[in-house]
Amino acid sequence: MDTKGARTQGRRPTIDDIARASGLAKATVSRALNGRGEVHPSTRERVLRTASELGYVPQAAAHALRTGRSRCLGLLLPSVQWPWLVDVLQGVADAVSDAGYTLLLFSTAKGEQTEREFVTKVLPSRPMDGLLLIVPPGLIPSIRDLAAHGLPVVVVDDRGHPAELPSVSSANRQGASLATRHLLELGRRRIAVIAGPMEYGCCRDRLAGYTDALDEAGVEFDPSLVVDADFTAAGGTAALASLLSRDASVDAVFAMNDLMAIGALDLLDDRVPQDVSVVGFDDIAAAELTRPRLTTVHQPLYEMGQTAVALALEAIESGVIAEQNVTLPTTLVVRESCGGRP
Amino acid sequence: MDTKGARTQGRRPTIDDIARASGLAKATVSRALNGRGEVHPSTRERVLRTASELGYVPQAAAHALRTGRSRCLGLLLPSVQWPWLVDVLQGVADAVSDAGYTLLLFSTAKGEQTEREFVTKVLPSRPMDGLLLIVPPGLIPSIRDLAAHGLPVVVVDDRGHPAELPSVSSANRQGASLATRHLLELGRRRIAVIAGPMEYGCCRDRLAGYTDALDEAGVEFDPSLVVDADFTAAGGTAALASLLSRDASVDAVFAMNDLMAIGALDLLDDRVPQDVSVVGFDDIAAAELTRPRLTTVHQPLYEMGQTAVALALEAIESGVIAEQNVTLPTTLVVRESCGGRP
DNA sequence: CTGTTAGCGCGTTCAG
DNA sequence: CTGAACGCGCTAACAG
Repeated sequence: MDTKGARTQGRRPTIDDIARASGLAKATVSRALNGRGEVHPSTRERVLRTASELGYVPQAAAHALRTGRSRCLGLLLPSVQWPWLVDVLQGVADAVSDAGYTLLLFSTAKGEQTEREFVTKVLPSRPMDGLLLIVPPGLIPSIRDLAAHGLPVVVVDDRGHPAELPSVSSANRQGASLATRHLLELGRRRIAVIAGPMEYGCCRDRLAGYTDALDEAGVEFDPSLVVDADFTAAGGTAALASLLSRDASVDAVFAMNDLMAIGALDLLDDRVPQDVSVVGFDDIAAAELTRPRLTTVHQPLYEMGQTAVALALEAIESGVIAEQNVTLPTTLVVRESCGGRP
Repeated sequence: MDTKGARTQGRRPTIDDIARASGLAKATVSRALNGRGEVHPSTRERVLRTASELGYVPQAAAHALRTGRSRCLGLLLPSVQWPWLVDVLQGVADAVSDAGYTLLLFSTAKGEQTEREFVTKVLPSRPMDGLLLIVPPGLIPSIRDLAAHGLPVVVVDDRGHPAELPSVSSANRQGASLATRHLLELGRRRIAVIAGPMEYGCCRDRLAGYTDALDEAGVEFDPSLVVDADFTAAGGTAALASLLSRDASVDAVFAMNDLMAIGALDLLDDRVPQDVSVVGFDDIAAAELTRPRLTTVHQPLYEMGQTAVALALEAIESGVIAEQNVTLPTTLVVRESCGGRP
C-alpha cells in the first residue's frame, strides 16, 4: 500500500496524498487544513494527524495562484545603508514574520532605472498583498495608481505629501521643538540649524518644531542661522563650517539628523559641550558611540516598522484601505553633547 | 470585438488574452515569450507587440507552480542591526535585482523559535530557488539536510565549519596579520587582542593572523594579552578595562571588530594614538566617524554579498552545487587611531 | 458535514 | 513551425 504516496515517490506530499492516505476527498482535506467551512472535529483530527505524519507543508505558489493572495509583503527602500533605516527594517521583518507573512525586499539604490523596473515589471508580476514604502518621493505618483487599483500601500516616514496614502511617521515637529527647548533651557540663544533637504516633509516639520520652541521662548527666529545640508556627516561639517565662518555667535547646533550632528561634533571638537551644545535627530546606534555622546531626538523606528506592517495587514484582511496617518511620539534622549547634567 | 479581452474585463491580461488578440495559440505565445523552441521571427514579433500593447506581464505564481522555480532567493540573517551586515545586504539586494530575481528576507532576531519555524514551515512552503545564510551557526545542521536535498545554499562569512557548504568569506587571517604587522611596524610590542566569540570561525582565523604577524616579527605570543568579548562596544570597553587593570604594559589594541575597537577608543580616550594604538576589523560606516578616526581592516562586504548571489545563481542555473569556498581579500585602511602618518 | 467538479495562469507534452 | 489538451497544487462552487 501507499504505492503512490509521497514518501515512496521522493516528492513533497500534497493534499492529494493526504486525501488518499486518510481516505477522504481533497476538498475535505483542504477545508480541514484551513479551517474553512464546517468539518467534523474527528475528521479534522484525522487529517491533521496524517498531514503531520506525511510531513505535509502547504505550497505557497499553488495557494497564491488559486486565491490571488500570496501572504507576502513588499518593502521598497532607497538604500539599506542609511543607519536609521535598519531599525525600521528590523521592525518590519519581525512583524511580517510574526504574522506568518514573507518579506520581499527591494532596494532602489542603483538608481531610477531600478525604480521604473520595479513599478513596471516586478510589482505587477510578483504576488504581493501589500507594499511598504520608505520615502522615495519620486516614486509616489506611479505608486499611487497602484494603490488606487486596490493594492494596500503604506508609507513610512512620509508627511511631505498631503497624506494621500496611509502612512506612519514620528512626531517630527514635536521632537524638534523638544530638542530646541532643551537647548534654550540650557541658556543657548544662537541656535544654528543644520537642515536636511527641504523636499522631505520631515525636514519641514523639524524646522517648524524649531521655530515653535523659539516662539514659545520669545526668541526671535534668525533665518541666517539655518544652513542646508544633505543628511551626511561630511555635509554637516561643511555646512556648519560655512556658517561659523560668517557668524561666530553660534552657541548651539540643532542638526536634523544624527549623521550631520556627528559631522558638527567633529568640526566643533573640544568646544562641545562647554561653548557649543549639539543635538541630533534619529537616535541611531552611532549616537551612543560618539564622544561626547550625542544628545538626540529618539524616533521609535522599530515601532514604526511594526506599525506599518500592522496597517498594511489590516488593510489586506479587511479589504478596505483606511486612510490612516499614524504618528508615533518622539522623545529626547539626553546624553552629553549639550552640557548641563548628562 | 475583444469582448473577452483583459482591457474590458479590468483584470490583468494573460497569455490567453495575447493568444486571442494575436490569433495564435497559447502555446505559441508562451514559446515566443520565453524563447523556448523554435518560433518564426515574424510570429514572435507579433506576439511581443501585442503583449506590450496589452500591458502583459507574466504572473510569477503561475510560473512558479508550473516550473517549480520561482526566481526568488532567500536571505536568512540573525539581526539586521549588526552594522557590517547592511553592506552585505545591499550587495545581495543589488545583485539579486540585477539578475531579475526577488529577494526574500528572513531575520531570526526573535530567537530560536523563529529559526525552527523557518526551517520547518517557511522554507518548504516558499518557493526559493536558493538560500543565502549569514552566520547562524546553530542552524547549520538542519539546513545542511536541505542542501543535501538539492537546495543551493551559500554561507556568507563562514569559515568555522569544515566548509561543507559553498561559502563566501573574506581573508580574515590575512587581514588580522595586516593589522598586527602595522602595529608592529609602529613599534608596538604589547598588543592586546579584544577577541570575539571563538565559536565563530572568523575569530579563530583573526587570532591566527595575529600570531602569524607576531611570529614573523619574532615577537613572542603572550596569551594573557587576549581577552574575550562579545562584538559589542560596551563589551569591548569592559574586556579591555579588565585587561588594563592587571597589565599596564599594553601599547596597542587589536579588536576583532570595529564596535569593540570603538569601545576601546572610548576607554583609552586621549591616550590614543600617542600612548596606545587601536585597530579594528570590518570597516563599518561608523569607523570614519570616530575621533580619532579608526584604522581598521576593510572587509569587502558589498562584494561578498554580490558574490554569494553569484554563487547561488550559478548553482541554480547549472543544476550542480559546486563546493566552492570563495575568499575575498581584505585590506588595511589607515586612519588616525594608530598614530604614525595618518 | 462531505464528495465532485472546475478552474487560477502557465509551460509542455503530443499530434498535426 | 503551430495548435489542442493536460496538469502543477490548491480552493471555491455546487451537489449530495
